[in-house]
Order: sequence, then C-alpha cells, then structure tokens
Amino acid sequence: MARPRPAETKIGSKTSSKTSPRSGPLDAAAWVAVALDVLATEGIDAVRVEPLAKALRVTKGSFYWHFTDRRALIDAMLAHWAQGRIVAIREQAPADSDPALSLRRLADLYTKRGNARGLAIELAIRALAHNDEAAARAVRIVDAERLQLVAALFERLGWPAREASARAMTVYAFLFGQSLLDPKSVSAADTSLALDALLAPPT
Amino acid sequence: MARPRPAETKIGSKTSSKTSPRSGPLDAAAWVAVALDVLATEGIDAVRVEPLAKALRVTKGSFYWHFTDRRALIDAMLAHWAQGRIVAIREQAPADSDPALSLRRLADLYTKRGNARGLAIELAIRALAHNDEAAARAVRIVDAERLQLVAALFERLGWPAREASARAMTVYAFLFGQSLLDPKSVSAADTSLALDALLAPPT
DNA sequence: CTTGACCCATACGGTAGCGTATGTTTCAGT
DNA sequence: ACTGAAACATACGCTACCGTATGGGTCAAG
Repeated sequence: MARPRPAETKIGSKTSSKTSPRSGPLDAAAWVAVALDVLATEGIDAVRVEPLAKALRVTKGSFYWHFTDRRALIDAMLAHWAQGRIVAIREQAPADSDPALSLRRLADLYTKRGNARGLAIELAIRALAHNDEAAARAVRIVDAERLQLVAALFERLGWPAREASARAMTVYAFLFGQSLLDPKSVSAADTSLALDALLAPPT
Repeated sequence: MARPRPAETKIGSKTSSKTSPRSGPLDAAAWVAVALDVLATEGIDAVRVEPLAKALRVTKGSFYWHFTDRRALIDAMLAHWAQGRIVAIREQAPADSDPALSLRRLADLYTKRGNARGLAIELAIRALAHNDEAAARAVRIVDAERLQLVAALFERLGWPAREASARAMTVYAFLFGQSLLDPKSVSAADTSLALDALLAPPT
C-alpha cells in the first residue's frame, strides 16, 4: 500500500518548468517548479493539482505520491521561495562589496524587465499572506532579512542608523510599489530620478 | 419568459455589505457591494455567484436577473471602483487647497489603518490586472488621474515639473509598496521619517 | 528470478460552482 | 379582480476539481 513519503523539503534540481520533454521520473522539486510558474502567471487559485499534472504530462497519481495534499505543495512553494530569497539577498549584498553598487544592482533587479516572474511570485505570495498564516510567516522572514541587509548597505554608505533603516524601507517599498503601477503611466525618467534620490549618499 | 435587463451600470445606494437585515428587493449595486467586500477579504477567485447569493440571503436567481453572468459583475465592480477612485482623488486634491495638507492627508489615508478594505481592493484589482484587460484598463485610468493630480500638488509646493512628476510617482509607489510589506517589519518611525522626506517642499 | 520500493496510471465518489429553464410571489396600474 | 412585469426561488445538467483506492510497470538488490 506504499504510503507517500513525507514529501522531501530539499529542493535540488533547477527543473525549469514549461513543457520540458519529460526525461526521467519526477521529484517534488519539479512539482514546485511548475507550481511557481503557474503562481506567477495565474495566481494561487490556479495552482491546482490536476492542471499541474497535465502540464507535467503525468496524472494526479504522481502528485499524491510526492505530496500528501494540495496544501503540502503550497507549503513547499513557500519554503522554497523564502529560502531562495534569503540566499539571493545575501549574495547580492555581501559584507565586502561596494554598497553603492550593490544597491544599484538591487534596484535594477526590480525595475528592469527580465525579473517579471520573480516579481509576480512576490506579489502573489504577499497577496496570499493576507489570508494565509504560512505565507505571512514566509514574507515576514524575507522582509526582515532584506530590510536588515539593505539598511546595512546604507549605513556603509555613510547614513546614521536611523536614516539607514528608514531609507532601506523606503527603497524596498518603492520598488514593490512601482511594480504595482501601470507601466504605461510611469516614465523611465521618473524612475531614474527617483532612484538617484533614494540611493544617494549623505551630503 | 422575462429575459434579464442589460444590468444597470448606475451605482446608487451605499448598501454597505455584511449580513444586513434585508429590507426591500435588491439592485445591482447591492451585489457589487458584497462582491467588493469579498474581493477585499478573499480575492477575486472568491467572488463567486452562489456564495455571494448566500451572503445576500437570496439565491442565484436574483443574480442572473441583475447580471448576465459572473463576468458582468466583475466589470461592474471595476467600473464602480475606478469611478469612485477618480471622484475621491479629485475631492482630496482640489485646486484651491493647501497642497502640503492635501499630500499629508493622502499619505495618511494609505498608511493609517482604517483603510484596510480600500487597500485590499486596490491590491486585488491590480493583481487581477495582470491577466485581465478590463482590470488593467481600470488601473490605467486611475493611475493616470492620480499621478497627474498629485504631481500638480507638488508643483504647487514649488517643485519644477520634472521633479514634481517623479515625486508623485515615488510617493504613490511608496504608499502601495508599504502596504505590501510585513507590518511587523516596518517601524512607524521609519514610515514617518520617509514621508517627511518625500513630502518636503524644495529647499 | 524474485522481491520490494518507487513512481505513476486508472477509476471512483464527492463537492462546489456555473449557467439555464421554469415556476412562484408581490405589487402597480388599470 | 385582472394583468403584466419585477424580483426572486427551485430544480436541473454540466464541468472542474479534490482526495482515495488500487492496480500496474520498472529497476536495483539479493
């Protein structure tokens, strides 16, 4: 009767979604990957077992082997996302880097196109966090980590602790906020001007 | 055989949601009102006909009298929201007001609690706009109007047109962005400090 | 060659919601 | 009292999911 294993939390491969040609057997990570794709493009309510199975060209039988239920998949997504964001921010803001450069790269990452998927996932998870305590926890962890590291960058730029903290929050909020606005309503010039002001060192 | 009327677009009463005691017969506005409540608390995918009917203590029969289908309800919600936001921003930033005061009130409206419902609706609609062209149009209209009027306030504060435009966008993005962050990760001091800087007149 | 663990397919019962079709009540107007 | 329309209620068929149960295949270890 082979009851499902407790759904591995380790995420290993980089199984990059889409209709990949199906090589070997799947693992939990493959499910998480497509689930995140769907989350990014259609929201959490589109993350449903059977459609995902269709996308992976398998049946639900596979899913319920790797996960106990739909909720377990969502939790796995959240864990994967949170861990990935923390690793990313730590790589992006190492203690020995040029803080001005790190800040600029961070800003670019969230304004330039090419990170649409990442942004969409962020927004979807934050929306989910409104009703879902597990999602809220994930967001809390990521926010705390990011705010702290970005504030450290500002301090190294020469700002006193209080201003550094406020500026970290401002930049962070600004970047996400901009992603909510209609792209056709914001000019690149405005964005550039705003960022220059926000990222400037103390006078 | 009484075919449904083409679902009035006029929104009149202020039928404020919840399990109101059911007075007379309903109108389309009542449906839109509960639909917006559900949108705010549970997202667009929870805006379903039968649950809404249950909340209004009627059956679907009523719904399909007032609307042709679920889509028509969503469109009505979007129209109602967009029109309401435009009216609100025009009231909030009249041409004869003190610009500094108007800006501060606007900021308070989106940082202080008490507007959670409005904010949740905003976020839900902006999330929807990602996939829904009608929602995208509504957002576009509202954004354009708000950005223009807020920029005008900054100009009246003494900023040149370019800076006024950039600052309007910055404040606007900041306010929305902040609503996405974990409230437990942002201190009120940081928010206050940030706003003072963003709303300051030119030196 | 057999066994057992993996990994998936098939088939099933059940729920929730959509939209439609049609019956029922209420009430204004004549 | 009669009629017709407004505003529902009821009942139906249909689809998309969920989760479960169970029956294969495959492949390495013994």
